[in-house]
Amino acid sequence: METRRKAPIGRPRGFDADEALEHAMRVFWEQGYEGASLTDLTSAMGITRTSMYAAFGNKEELFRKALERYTEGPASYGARAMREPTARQVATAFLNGSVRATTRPGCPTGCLGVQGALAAGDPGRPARDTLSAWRDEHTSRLRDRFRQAVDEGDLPPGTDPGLLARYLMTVANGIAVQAAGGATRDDLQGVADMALLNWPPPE
Amino acid sequence: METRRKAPIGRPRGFDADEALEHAMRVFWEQGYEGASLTDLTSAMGITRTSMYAAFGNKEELFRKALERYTEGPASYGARAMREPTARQVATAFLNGSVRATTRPGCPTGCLGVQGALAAGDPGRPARDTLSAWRDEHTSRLRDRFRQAVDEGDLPPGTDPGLLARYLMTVANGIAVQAAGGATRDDLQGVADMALLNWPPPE
DNA sequence: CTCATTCGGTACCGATTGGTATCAAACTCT
DNA sequence: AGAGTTTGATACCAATCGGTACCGAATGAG
Repeated sequence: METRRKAPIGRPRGFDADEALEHAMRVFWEQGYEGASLTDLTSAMGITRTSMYAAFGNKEELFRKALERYTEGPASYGARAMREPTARQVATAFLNGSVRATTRPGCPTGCLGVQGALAAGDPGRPARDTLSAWRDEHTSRLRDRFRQAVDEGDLPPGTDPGLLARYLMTVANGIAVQAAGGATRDDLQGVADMALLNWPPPE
Repeated sequence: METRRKAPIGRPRGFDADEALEHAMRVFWEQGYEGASLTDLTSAMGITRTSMYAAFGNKEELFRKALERYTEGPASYGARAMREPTARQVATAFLNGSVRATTRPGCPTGCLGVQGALAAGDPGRPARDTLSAWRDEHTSRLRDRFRQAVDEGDLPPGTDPGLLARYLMTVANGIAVQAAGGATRDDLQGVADMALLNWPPPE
């Protein structure tokens, strides 16, 4: 059972695709989809246009792959928060994570999932819709998690899981906007703390 | 003292500048600064490039003037909220206003002050900074209003007016992002209501 | 009327946009 | 070694970007 292919045929690529994608992600994060030109992207990635098209398809696919990497990297706090034992801890971890991720030193401020493409002209429409779906998906996961918490008695019966999820996502989105505008981590942590003061008590 | 100039010398302009600015505002609102091309703008304004440059300077100045118009039009709820008699009413009017303004039928969803330019490349940097300053200015006004409320005993002593202001602005920004993603007015009203549950009681 | 002044339509500018054709270099397979 | 396959550098594409020169059209001043 020797199915391993150590070297695919043809000339091997002369760059690390993961590393290149990381750089592309940061450019999109900082400048947005429309604000990031292919010249910006490829020069940050350290490769030529040709290599980028061969490896990633086109600008739109590169953006989607950068978003995936973002989800598993800087935004991984989302998935992590979902595994907290109680609804309150989920909510706290989610907001605290969003504060930290949007104000991480050495990274662009704000959230790629928000400022990557919030409003756009025709060419940026697909990217905008991709991000909108991305936010909705994470909202749904929060809602499912809170629904489970209601079922488990961790939240009072009659609690609306969808409302809690949307509330948290709204605050996180606001935090992202604030961070993009230069708000500090301490400022935003105060906001996150305040946003959780009204969290429903456990059953 | 007859200083009125009914007709300035030269050929009179053949369009209504206010009306043209209104259309430009909506294009920026919907597509963002970088996503709105001069062709998009001038064709929506119903004038030629030449007329636009003569009347408004350039794209950047047009954007600033569109933002002014936005402030006095769709975003006028902000100034109105500030004149409510109590801090709680100010906060309620502010969030309710933001919900209505970001989901107004017949207008683009979301907020020009957020999605107009949240992240941008080099050419959009000035617009982005303009919007950031715009948000900061409104946050400061809220803070001043709450400081006054503390002085008047309308808020408990020791309350941090800056935190309350930033909290409200954060929620409003989040509402704008949600609206841009297609959230309905009812959804967002629920979020706004929930965000005010933890509002400090009057002294 | 003539002159000065302003407006606005056409036609254009250089620069940049996202995307490709071409072809030599670098590799695996037989 | 020779054939087949993939990468990547150069050089290019049409389209669009924001912005402007030019000049006739339309007005008030004299």
